[in-house]
Amino acid sequence: MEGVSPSGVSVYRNSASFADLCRGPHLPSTSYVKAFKLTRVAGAYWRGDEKRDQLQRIYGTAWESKSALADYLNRLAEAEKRDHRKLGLELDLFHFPPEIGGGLPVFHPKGALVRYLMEDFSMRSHLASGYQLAWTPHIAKSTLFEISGHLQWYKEGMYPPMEMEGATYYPKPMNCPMHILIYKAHQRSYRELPMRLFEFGTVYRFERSGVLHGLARVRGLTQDDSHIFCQPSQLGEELTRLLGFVISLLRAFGLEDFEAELATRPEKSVGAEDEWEEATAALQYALERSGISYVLAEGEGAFYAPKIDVHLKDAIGRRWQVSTLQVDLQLPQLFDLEFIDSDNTRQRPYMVHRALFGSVERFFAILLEHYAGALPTWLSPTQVSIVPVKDGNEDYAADLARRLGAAGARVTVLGASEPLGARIRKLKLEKIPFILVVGDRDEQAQTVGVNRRGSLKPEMDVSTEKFIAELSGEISPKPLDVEVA
RNA sequence: GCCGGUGUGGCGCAGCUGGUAGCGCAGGCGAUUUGUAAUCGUCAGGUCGUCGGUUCGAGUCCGACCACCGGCUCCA
Repeated sequence: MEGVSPSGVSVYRNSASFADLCRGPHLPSTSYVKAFKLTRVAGAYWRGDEKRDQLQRIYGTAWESKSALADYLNRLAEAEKRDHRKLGLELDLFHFPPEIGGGLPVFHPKGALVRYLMEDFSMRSHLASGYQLAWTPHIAKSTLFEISGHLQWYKEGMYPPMEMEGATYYPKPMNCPMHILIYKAHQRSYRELPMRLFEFGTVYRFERSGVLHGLARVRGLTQDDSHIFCQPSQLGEELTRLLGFVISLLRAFGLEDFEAELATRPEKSVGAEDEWEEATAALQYALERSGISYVLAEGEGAFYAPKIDVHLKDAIGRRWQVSTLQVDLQLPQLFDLEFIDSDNTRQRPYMVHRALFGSVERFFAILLEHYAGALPTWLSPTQVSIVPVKDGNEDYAADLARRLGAAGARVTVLGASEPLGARIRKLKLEKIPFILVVGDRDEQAQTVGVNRRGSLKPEMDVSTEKFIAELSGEISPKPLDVEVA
């Protein structure tokens, strides 16, 4: 009786001729199920092992009352409305051309702008917080991934090789080996450490066809990737500071509810036991000092490093894994990294891999679902749309657009080719944060009618000056500036 | 990758047991000049995912491939 809880198994019988064992528990009688609905059918591997046969599994949901069932189905419908794949199409942000291939998105002007805004904020925050930029190519010779161990440990996750002039090239699945080469380009002094290299690095990973899922699971993704090289004595401090940076960045995007996971050594892994313990202890130290709630995930670490994964809860309570922090003691050895210490001896640096968005694409998807497409003003492709009541008000609208543009806002004007109600509707469906209606009355009094996204009633006769002043606080955030330790 | 399903103009869909494609929205043009969630008219747009097969004839049937959807497994 392996694989069962100590409290035992249950036996059930649903006809005279059929009995089976089950982990249970069971309802004493189906009369306890007042409302149910079958939802889907799918294959499932016997005992969760893909080497075994598949069984047909029928999924259903059961509730104590009809209204509880209806609530549940409503929540499902709500989640479907937030589906980033649907919103991406509706808001004209991105799509996946079959001609390019599965899991390889293209971003349309509006989506590319949102991406740019995310990356720009991140980039400025990193520059203000002690990071230096790096830039590296998308492919490398097999030599690099032989040294790094990727071809030994991670080959099944890599795109297949390309041959050229007698050499074999691979698209990179990670940026770390290339950042390491930048570190190695010079002899490094302890005075340079911690050295933090940052790059929006696009990597390619072979994902099996059945697992692709919109922007959340793709084959080409951009990591907000950094590799930090530090002295062993700096590790605890650096990780603590880093966790603070992670949380501040996620907060800047309006996300609040976090939980961390400390993932320890997996079975398939490299390195000495005491090194793993030391790295794991440093991560735990940082977690304790940051006061973030965390759980232990035994054996869930990467093959080369233990890690902290940060999860967040979105607006409707779903958990997403985003940031990851990994202490790596292997790659510094494999690449024979060193720095000259204060006593003029050669020492091995420690290395930290970290990504805060995780992948820009996936984080984009999370934001879309969290906000149901209504991105914060600073991330909205169009922040303000001005609607003149009739043609005669268009000059006033254009002038207002110029003034708002000068104040740094992204503004459009929608002229009077259609009735006002139709234009308002169109813009509301686009989830524009501010829709300004201007008519004769506004022209005379130098005012605007403000429709704030999410409020049902417009604010009429708002002074233009006042609106501009209010808006300028929302259109662009200040980059983070986490003090360098 | 595996199991099941889907694939018709930009989007959402219709197209009965095979007889050479329709609707709504979006789009173009024209009229309308509108004070807060759909003004009217008109026009254009599809080798029905791709390739192959069956048939006198395929959007409708069969096969392979591609992509997507729901799960499973995977996510270093």
